[in-house]
Amino acid sequence: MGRPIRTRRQATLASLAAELGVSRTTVSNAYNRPDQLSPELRKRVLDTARKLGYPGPDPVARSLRTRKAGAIGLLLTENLSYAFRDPAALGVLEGLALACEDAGVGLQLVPARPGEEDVATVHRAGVDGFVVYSVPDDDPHLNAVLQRPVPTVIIDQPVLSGVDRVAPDDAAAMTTLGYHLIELGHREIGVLCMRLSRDRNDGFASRVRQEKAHYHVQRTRLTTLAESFDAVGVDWSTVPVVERFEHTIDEGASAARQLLDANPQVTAIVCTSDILALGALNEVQRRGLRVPADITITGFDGIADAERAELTTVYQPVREKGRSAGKLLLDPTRRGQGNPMTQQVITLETELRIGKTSAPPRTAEQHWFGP
Amino acid sequence: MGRPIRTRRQATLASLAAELGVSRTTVSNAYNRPDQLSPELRKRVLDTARKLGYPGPDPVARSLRTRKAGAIGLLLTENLSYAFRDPAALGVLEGLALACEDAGVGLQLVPARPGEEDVATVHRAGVDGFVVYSVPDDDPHLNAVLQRPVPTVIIDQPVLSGVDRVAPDDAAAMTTLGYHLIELGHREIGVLCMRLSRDRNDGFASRVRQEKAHYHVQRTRLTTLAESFDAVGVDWSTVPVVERFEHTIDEGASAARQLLDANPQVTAIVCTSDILALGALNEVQRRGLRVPADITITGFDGIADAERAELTTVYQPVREKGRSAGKLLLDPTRRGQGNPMTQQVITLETELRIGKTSAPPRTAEQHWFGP
DNA sequence: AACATGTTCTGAACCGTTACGGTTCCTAGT
DNA sequence: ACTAGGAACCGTAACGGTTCAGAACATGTT
Repeated sequence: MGRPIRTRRQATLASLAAELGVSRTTVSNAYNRPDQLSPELRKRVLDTARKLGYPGPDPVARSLRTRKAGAIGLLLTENLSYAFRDPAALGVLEGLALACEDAGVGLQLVPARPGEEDVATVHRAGVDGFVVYSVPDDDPHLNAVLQRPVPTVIIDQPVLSGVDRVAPDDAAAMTTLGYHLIELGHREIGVLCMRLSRDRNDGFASRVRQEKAHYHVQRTRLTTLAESFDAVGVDWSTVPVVERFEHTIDEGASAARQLLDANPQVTAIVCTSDILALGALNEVQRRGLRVPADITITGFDGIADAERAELTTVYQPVREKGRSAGKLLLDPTRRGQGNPMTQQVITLETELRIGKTSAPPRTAEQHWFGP
Repeated sequence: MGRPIRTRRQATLASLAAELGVSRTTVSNAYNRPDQLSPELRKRVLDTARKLGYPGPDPVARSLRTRKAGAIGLLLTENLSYAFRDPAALGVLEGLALACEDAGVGLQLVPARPGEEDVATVHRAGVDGFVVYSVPDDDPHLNAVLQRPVPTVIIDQPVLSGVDRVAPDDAAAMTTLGYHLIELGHREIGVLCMRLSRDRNDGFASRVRQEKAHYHVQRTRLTTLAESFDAVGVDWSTVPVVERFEHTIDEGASAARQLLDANPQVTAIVCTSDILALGALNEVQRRGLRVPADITITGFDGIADAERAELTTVYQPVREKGRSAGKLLLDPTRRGQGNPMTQQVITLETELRIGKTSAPPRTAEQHWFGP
């Protein structure tokens, strides 16, 4: 298993051809089209290659010529710790990796730190396409990706015309969830949401901030929820929305604390993610409140931990999001697309999962809308 | 945010230079060495580039010329579902991604299915180096990686002379764990281990199979444990070792069932991973046995779920494994290494964590070795 | 014997860029 | 007036392959 001795100068396809006294074409064919030369010659080529320590055609040179890198890039404007710790992100990653595996294509994680304005890493990535996951619509890395002459698929956000996209119908899902709460009788609610923009704001988010959010998913969930409650006479301006920059259970707990300290009257806390909801659950229990008897808590995503906690939440098929995005990007019948004429948007089904964390408010008479 | 209209033929650096009436070098400099040309000219170049829809230097062509791909590859001969579900593997991945992020280098997941004999994906990956994680010593993909003229770092296994490696001292760790059990008084033990070779064997593993295992880590853990127990007079040939191909909690449970059905006398089950141990815990509880009163169970890895279960286990710093490997591979002072003279092996510390799943056997008198 | 049909191998163009080693021009110093 | 030195720019030669249109030769057909 010893690796070949590194020679002073690496052998190339050309030097191998010279050594053998054949053309470069023939050597190339020996590797790529065995049927184009006699088995004897092919064996001789391969044997000599081994002798000379020629490792086979250089992948980069090949990529240049064939205009195929054999890999796609994933742009994820987040610290990696997020990508690998958040179950929803992980699901997307897994699905995407699966699609790549099926296609025999590499998946390159492109480094792009949140604060980083240097987009050179995007320009330098030798990939045949990009999947962009959950970035704000004003991110410079996103712009750099769109500049590249390769197909791109966006997962979740942002929504851009002319760019393929895979996403659940957040609006419909949130409407369903909102009406679940409305039917239960909740009128005094509070909301915990994830980061709305690249600038940090750990605290209450004004209605203007909500509507100007650069994270499309958060914006949609909030505005949709607002519409549902507006429709039953709740003035959304009075609904407290607490924002957190970091997306962790502890931050969810602290957000819940901030919310309840200022608004002890709320009968339900709607969270735009399960992680935040799990944190809220912790904080609420710490305060000695019972769920759902004293307070209702809902999440979003349908991660495994949420199921374990029997959280009322909206399930979305995260693995399928990644997989669909990968398949769409790698679909051989669609290569080289990217203009508005052929834009494709895949909408995934979500499902309201009513767990044991939602119930009518303590003192409310029920409001029924059904037949 | 609209993307540029795709022209019939992509503009290149050369065509841009021609349009501007400057040399290609100048255009290249405009992008890569702004100090090499006047700001006015540079602006003119960049403006014209925008006008022509030139997306900047092609990454692949650049890589060919500079002999830098700007990415490293990760070879992981496993189904991706494993990589993303096993917390230990995930930790490694996270640490590695972190190191890449720090270096501004991409991380490419190279598709390499377990059964797949086609190693073309390895040959086609345009990367500056490889990290190999946990592959058997006879894997064809590994061989393909070693053929490539780029530096390689192996995490955990296999152990190859001349190839850099990052790994915990499995032998020392297992010895410590073994003596912990011996001191508690256990003499009738059973073992659950992960896959020993690429051929599937869900069941008991003979001593020969253990010693011939192609997965070095498993082999080391088993043989080390064997030595410890041999030293106190336990004939290892009588110790049942149950192997599982898939590494899941459920498989751990089924392995434990198989072990206990055939060997109800064992007082301790040593598992070579926490996942297996958690499965064993489930099975043992299903049988109505109490842990640790009736039976002792130990794991290996120190994953979060193990801590939650208060499992007696060996903690190893998985994130650090990935990080160290990345740093070692990307260390600019060591580029282009790979011969035996400079081989580097980084050994990481492990720690025996005694939880609440290990205790003296029911009927045993204690055997103390300490002072 | 003439011709079609394969098989096997070759020559040259091309992929898009950057490294290298200049040349040219301008300014400041003497 | 002459020159040293730096700034700005350029021409050429790689980088290491793949591809396509044939050439050369052997084989089968009529």
